[in-house]
Amino acid sequence: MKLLDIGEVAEATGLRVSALRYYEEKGLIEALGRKGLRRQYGPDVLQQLALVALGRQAGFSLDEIGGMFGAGGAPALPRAELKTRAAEMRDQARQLEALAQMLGHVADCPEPNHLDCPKFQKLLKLATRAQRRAT
Amino acid sequence: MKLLDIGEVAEATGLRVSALRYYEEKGLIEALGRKGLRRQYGPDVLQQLALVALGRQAGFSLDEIGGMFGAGGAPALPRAELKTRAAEMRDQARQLEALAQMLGHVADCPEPNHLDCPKFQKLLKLATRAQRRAT
DNA sequence: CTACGAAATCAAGTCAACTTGAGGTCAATC
DNA sequence: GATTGACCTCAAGTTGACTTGATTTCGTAG
Repeated sequence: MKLLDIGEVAEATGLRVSALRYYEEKGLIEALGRKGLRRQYGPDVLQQLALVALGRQAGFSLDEIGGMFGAGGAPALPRAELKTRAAEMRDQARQLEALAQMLGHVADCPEPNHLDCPKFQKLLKLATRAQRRAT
Repeated sequence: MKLLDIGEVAEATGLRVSALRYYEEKGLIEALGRKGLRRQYGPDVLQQLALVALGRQAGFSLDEIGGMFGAGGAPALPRAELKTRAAEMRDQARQLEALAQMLGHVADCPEPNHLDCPKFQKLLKLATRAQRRAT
């Protein structure tokens, strides 16, 4: 199994080495060991980091991501909690989709103030309804 | 037209008054005027703030939101840029959906380390593919 | 074996998005 | 007309997620 230097991991993921050390400090990833002082990472770390990136994109804090799937790989939250989270995320995805629609409309609509456009109003109302559901 | 004190706006939106003043400083909202020293907001501000909340939930910074639809109501970005943003947001929504699925799976899957589960692997691969498309 | 570059640690700095605190102002109520 | 409570400003503090800089330690190529 090929081990990776922190620099190689950085190269592969696009993250800075400082960020990787920070993630390790936070318990999101783990080095298999050291060669001298140097951290040696297993190849799995790349998947782990892909997961972290995904979580970040989805708007979660590092702590939250750690809770969902820690460095060990075992979820640190009870199943019920995970399900709730998953449902919330689906809602958030729908809201995002709605916002995308609104933005697309703003791009096309000639109305100077979008709040004056009935179509935009309708989209906003829909989206905020979803929002209440999510809260 | 009924005007609102900052406290009433806070009450209606769930935001703290300090946050509202901060938003105003950032140009996301605007008071119609003052009564003495007190800001007086028009009812439209509630919609404006709903929009901001939506944007925040979608992971945008306040500056970005201001760029999409500023306090005046006019988008501060060129149309093409807005379209690009909208497309990115749709991608992000899809990723979020994917992450939700993964999380849901983690909740059900007995595998202690989810990276060892083939189904999870597959979902992860799909999601990171989407991610590359988005970058 | 020496030199170089990549890594290491640790403290301190940065940025966004607010919050908190101190000290002052004003409108409405009693 | 005095008090109260909501509001004001301005400076400074906080949190999360990193980055930067100074200084030190290795592993490998020449």
